Amino acid sequence: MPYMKTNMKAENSLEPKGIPDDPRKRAKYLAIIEAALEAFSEYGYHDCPVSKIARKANVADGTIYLYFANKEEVLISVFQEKINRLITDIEELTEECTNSWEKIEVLVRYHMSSLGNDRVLANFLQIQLRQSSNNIRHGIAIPLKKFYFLIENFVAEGQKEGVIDSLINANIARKLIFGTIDEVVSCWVLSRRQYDVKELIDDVLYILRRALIVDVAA
Amino acid sequence: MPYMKTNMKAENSLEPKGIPDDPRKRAKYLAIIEAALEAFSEYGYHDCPVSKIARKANVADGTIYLYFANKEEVLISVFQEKINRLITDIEELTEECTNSWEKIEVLVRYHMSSLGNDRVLANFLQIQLRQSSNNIRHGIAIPLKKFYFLIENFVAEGQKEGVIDSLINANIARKLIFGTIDEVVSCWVLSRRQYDVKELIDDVLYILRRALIVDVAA
Amino acid sequence: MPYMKTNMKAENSLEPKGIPDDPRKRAKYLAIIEAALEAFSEYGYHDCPVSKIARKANVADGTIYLYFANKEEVLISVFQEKINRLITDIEELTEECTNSWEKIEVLVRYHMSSLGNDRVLANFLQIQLRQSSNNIRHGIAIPLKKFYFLIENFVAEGQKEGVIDSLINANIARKLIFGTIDEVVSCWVLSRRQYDVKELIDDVLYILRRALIVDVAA
Amino acid sequence: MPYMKTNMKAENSLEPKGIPDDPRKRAKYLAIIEAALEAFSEYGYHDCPVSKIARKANVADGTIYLYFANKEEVLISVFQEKINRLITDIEELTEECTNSWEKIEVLVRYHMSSLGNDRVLANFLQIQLRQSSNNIRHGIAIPLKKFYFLIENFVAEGQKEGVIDSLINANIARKLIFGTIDEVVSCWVLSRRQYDVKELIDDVLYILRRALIVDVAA
DNA sequence: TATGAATGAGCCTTCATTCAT
DNA sequence: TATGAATGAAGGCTCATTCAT
Repeated sequence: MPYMKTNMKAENSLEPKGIPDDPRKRAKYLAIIEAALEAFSEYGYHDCPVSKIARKANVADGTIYLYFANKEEVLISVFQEKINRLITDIEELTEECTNSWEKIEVLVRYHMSSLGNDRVLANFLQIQLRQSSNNIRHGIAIPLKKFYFLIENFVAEGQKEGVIDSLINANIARKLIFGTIDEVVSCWVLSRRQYDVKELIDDVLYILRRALIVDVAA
Repeated sequence: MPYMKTNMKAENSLEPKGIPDDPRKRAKYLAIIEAALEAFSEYGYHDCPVSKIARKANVADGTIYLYFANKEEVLISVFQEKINRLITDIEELTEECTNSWEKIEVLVRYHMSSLGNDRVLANFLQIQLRQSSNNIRHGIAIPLKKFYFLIENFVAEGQKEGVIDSLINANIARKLIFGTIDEVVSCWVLSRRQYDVKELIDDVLYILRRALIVDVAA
Repeated sequence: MPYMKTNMKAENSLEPKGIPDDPRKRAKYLAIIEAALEAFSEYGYHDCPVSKIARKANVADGTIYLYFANKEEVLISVFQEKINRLITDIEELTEECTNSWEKIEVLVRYHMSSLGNDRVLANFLQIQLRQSSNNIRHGIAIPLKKFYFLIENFVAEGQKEGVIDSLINANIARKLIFGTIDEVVSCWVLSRRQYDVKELIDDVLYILRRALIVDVAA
Repeated sequence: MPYMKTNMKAENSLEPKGIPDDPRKRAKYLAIIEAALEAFSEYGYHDCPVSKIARKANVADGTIYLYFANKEEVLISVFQEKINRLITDIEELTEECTNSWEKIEVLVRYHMSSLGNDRVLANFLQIQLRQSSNNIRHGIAIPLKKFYFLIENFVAEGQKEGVIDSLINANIARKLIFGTIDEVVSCWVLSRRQYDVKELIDDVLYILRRALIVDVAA
């Protein structure tokens, strides 16, 4: 009568199910992603039963497992979906920039606005995502690195262009940029005071400009 | 004192038990704190049963609850213990500084060295602590803010002294400093590559100096 | 709430799950009720782990919680199921009675026989049910009152009919009837001597008749 | 470090510790009894940690175990202490009665008044005491039977005296008397309405008189 | 493909009891 | 004799995951 199930972490999660090609499936896949985003933001990853996601996605609990190997993979997929969109958008927007500092400026503006306009997403990325096991951090690593490289490349390019101080360690610069935005947005998400992060963008850029640009006065 | 009923969340646990005065109790309290630090670092907060902490502390499971209201309070107490020590140390070290930038430098060096020398502590502060519910974040808030203010005050003082650019938003500067260190240390903790974060201190200070100091060239 | 995160008492358990409509579910619901009746009788409510009920019902421990919010609700539901059946039966049986005393007689006979024929049920109703917290007593109150009113109404009717002494306080009469049966059955259940309570029915009725009937001699 | 303790029911509880002779010990013994009475009434037997009793008695938890083998024995001892006092009082009071019905009347009046004046005691005897395991019921049996016999003897005597209907089964009569009082008092204790049970005494006696007395009219 | 009832391992927490002091 | 810190077994409950339908 029994299902002989166990709560062990699925070992077969090695094969992530990935984004379905069939458009009908893809729609449901995305519905689950969105539902999970909301649900994780609302309850927190660890306090969010899979059933909550299913309910928000209007599917049965079991359906989740047709699209994702396990709960962790759902979290990872939400992140991938969101971060990839962010990267793509930024890549697009920065194509027209004339120098690398401008690209960084666009990136900062876009990232902070995106999260500033979408508290649910911000909460997810800044807070819930961190509630992660090693597995999850591993699954997140690749797209996150893509985002890191994006920034780091802007810095390195800027240094070649002579816009950014070439004595700066580009990797540290990336951490400065990312870390600052991260901190600003996290504080905002966690704050009980209601304010608009977007109003902080200029202050952030002012200080980042000082930190990076060769001739700030210019 | 306390046992409360069945499995409901401890009701009277609202009053944290605090650090015992009796030195023998205090020793055990601290032993549990240290054990928890290790255990949380090793397994992650959510994947760390209280029994693991107890074993590491060489006490029975139930003993934990003589010193802490619940598992959350253990996490919070570990944080408080560690962050308070950090704040105290930094306050002491910065007393002798001649200007505020020096204080910031000391803070950055000390913080990065402390974590760089203690991967377990770093893992706890940078990673495990984030796996937090609202309750935990609330419990953490006060000492964390103390740390924030410490930094922010250094910046504000520096502005009065004319060492730090007074056009900078001091709060954003705090987030820049904290966010950068945070990111640098987090990346180090999570990295599989073995390297010494302390070697990054100068690069961090270089860029922070650029970001803050009025006359960087000087 | 969930294991709530930790073990906190279920929040949404405020709404009792009630008897399922789906016949397949209803069968399992009833199976659990019967298993619980047995298990509580055998071990006593407080010494009966939910797992014992599950085993007797041939379901997993967790399944219990698909049908009942918690252990208390299981106890309450067993009671409700049994007392309602008792009330329904008595209402049916007494429909044909010509006067109210007869109704009381039927009630006493039926109640004492029912329990006398079902030691497990008797043990549950007379002994285990009393091991109750305030919550449980509250959950039990409504159907119990229905049973009380049934008796009290018979008395009041009897007084109107002139069969029962109208100087009697009907409420006290109810307590006399109920209390007597209760005591007789409880003593029987707890007695190590083996005897048949049903043989005591006539003696009980003799004394109750004396207590209530206007013209006993008649 | 370890005490190698287990939660098993103490097997050595066979030797109840009994009432101490030494007056100083006796005072503490009684203090614990009174504290337990209160604590059990307040929290309910199963929800009353031994530590609550200790606190109310102004002794350490461990001290309880110098006077009682275990928590069950405390409950039993409270009962014994109280019921013995009740029996003694009633025996004394009834010595002067001229016939057995009068004795029953005294008993009913005294019992109902005692409990009616002491809600804590009533709650203990009527409610908490029932939350009992087999062990407890066993420990309670002997003094309880003494009380039963007291009543039953009054009835039997009354039958010999010709005051009480000799066709009545004296044992059933005892159950009627005890069961009725029990029910009346229990309902009162559990009722949220505030009323005085003592006002019900006459109604109870009226109906008991009807039930028992040969010539009620007289 | 989708469902959702069922599973059962696992964990936080309590508290009766012990015993070193 | 009294203390109360320490013990650790026990149990209610959750929820990720499975699979019969």
